[in-house]
Amino acid sequence: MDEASAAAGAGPSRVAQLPTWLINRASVLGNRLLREGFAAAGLHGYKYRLLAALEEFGPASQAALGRRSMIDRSDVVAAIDDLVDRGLVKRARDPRDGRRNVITITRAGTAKLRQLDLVVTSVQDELLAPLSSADRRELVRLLSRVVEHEPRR
Amino acid sequence: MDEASAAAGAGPSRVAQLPTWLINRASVLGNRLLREGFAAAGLHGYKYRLLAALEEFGPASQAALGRRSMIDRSDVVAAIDDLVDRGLVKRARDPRDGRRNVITITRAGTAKLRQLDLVVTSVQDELLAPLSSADRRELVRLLSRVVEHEPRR
DNA sequence: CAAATTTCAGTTCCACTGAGATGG
DNA sequence: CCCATCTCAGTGAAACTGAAATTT
Repeated sequence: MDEASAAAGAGPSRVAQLPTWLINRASVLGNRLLREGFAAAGLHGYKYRLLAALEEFGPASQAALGRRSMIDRSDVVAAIDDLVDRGLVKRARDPRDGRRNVITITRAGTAKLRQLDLVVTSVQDELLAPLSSADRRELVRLLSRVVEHEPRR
Repeated sequence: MDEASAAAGAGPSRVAQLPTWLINRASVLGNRLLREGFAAAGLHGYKYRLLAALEEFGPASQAALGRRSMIDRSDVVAAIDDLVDRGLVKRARDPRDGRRNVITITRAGTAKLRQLDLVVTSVQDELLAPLSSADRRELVRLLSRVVEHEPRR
């Protein structure tokens, strides 16, 4: 009985129904699926967000990129280094402002982005498999309101 | 305009509406609130879960505790060490199975747990502030289905 | 012998902090 | 002088891995 209830449940009932707990579990699940998917495509999560920001907003400084994709300034450096190595983006000094590196996505970069889009879409599908599309929309709506609220930031 | 749209939005639009992204953002927010709340009460997240599991299921071996509260066997050791130091739990060898340490929550432990319950409740409230109680129930319902599904585990 | 438990040491991943150097 | 940018080094939490020692 001990072991049965332990195996079935997901921790103390006090915790199992907690919004923060459920959100965190779902996040761990989603992150795992994304990491596996990205790894199979040979990249990591940060870099998808960087490529997506580059395609959507065009060439940008590393600082601007970091803000747009919500990645810490410090972490942008290494991620861009890697993307440059893979030929997915180019880094060039801004002639008009010597402080900036202007990052531009390459053709190979946009191609890679398309490939990753497929991965991302299929992960959403896998994670939300038990939900109808109406439920999925509702979930997105609720979570959007939560994260837009941003308690103390 | 560049900076305005960057400041307003939460990353590339392609990403901003993604369930995995929203879930992850909400998770980061919730974890931050919980960590701050627990820190103010002088504990950490693991230990709340351990105390809650102990109160709910009664005395248990460290391995069983770890399974019930979904904490890795290795991490249980240090967490219990700390709880013992604080007098919130007791550790004793199981007379019937020399491999096991039987962990029991103390009166001080249950008192601490009550205090932490308040913290946890207020964090839920803060995180979900923008949602009505019907919305909160709906969110819990949807997320429960997602985490129960457990794609590949 | 196999299996479970406790424990230690070390790794990985993510997010962040602090500080130095360069340039506007 | 002040500020933004880029970069590096390092910190901290959470989750996990591998292996040894003990006991069933």
